[in-house]
Amino acid sequence: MRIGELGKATGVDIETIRYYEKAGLLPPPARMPNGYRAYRPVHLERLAFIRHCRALDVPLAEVKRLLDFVAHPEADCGDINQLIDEQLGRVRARLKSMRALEKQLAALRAQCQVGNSAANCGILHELVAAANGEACACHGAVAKPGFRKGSLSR
Amino acid sequence: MRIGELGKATGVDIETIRYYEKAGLLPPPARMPNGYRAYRPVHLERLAFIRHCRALDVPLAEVKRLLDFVAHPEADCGDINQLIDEQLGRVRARLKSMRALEKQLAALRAQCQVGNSAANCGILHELVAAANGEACACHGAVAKPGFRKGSLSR
DNA sequence: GAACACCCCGTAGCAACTCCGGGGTCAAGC
DNA sequence: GCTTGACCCCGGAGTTGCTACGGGGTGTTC
Repeated sequence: MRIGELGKATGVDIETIRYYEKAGLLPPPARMPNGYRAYRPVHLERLAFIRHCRALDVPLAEVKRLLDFVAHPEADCGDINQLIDEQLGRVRARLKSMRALEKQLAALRAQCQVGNSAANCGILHELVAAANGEACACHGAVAKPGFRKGSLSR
Repeated sequence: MRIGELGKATGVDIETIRYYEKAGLLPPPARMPNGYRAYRPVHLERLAFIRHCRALDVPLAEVKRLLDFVAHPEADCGDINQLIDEQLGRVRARLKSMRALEKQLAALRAQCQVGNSAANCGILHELVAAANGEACACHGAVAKPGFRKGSLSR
């Protein structure tokens, strides 16, 4: 199986496949006499696993860890639980802040009627006012629950 | 106001401030005789505006556009509406996929009891099985959260 | 023998920072 | 006078997860 076929079978871009190989996630396949990569079913399986994890937004570094678990099935799966829990925690935190974000944006959007000039634009006024509120250390006035003010995920 | 003070006042990392200047979002301030950047209140305001937008996940390129609106208040604010709408659309799409993701992860987490070896780990089995289901081009398989192939938004 | 699809490789680019190394500046303390 | 430490300067590289580019080789078909 050449790289293009593997790509088609999994829906993964060729460049991405080579990237995974360079990154150490996909083992380097054998080569055909002409230098082309020769993939076997095991690669397809592994690539599908990687993509499935990525679709779950698991970072590549953790996919690597998961692959290690697959390779060493005698390990304790408590670590896997922890890995998933961490990921779940990240996702939930992000979800929470995104819900707040959606609310803010929707409120912002409601500030403005079409046809105004920017000088009267409620959105712009709101943004500027909110920014001033934050800058003057009136923390909590604008950004309410679960919303990270000033400092972004840092 | 030196860069460190500005950073403290806004909660923004010094490197980030310099980065914004290089990126053209923050106008280059005057310099003191010793070469230090000398910021004025207008910079603080503008930086706060940028950070507020970033907290709303507005990309820097669009923050730039917003700043242009602030600078040219005679422009039509319909464009601002559109900008916010686009952002809102992105956030809602992302929100949707994240909700699905959270469900999947939670289901995955429920597969495993602590104390198993990885060989019996339900999570690992589920991941591998789901990946296989996808790899075999059973695209469009419905997500029956029991066994068999899990379908992901991809 | 030319067109075309496919493959190789290394490098650079994207966002939005973050960190590093090497150096200059300035006030306080001994 | 000299050192310590906090602050500042700059350019460049590193981060994550790809994606694109350029310049070349290979293999099949018309």
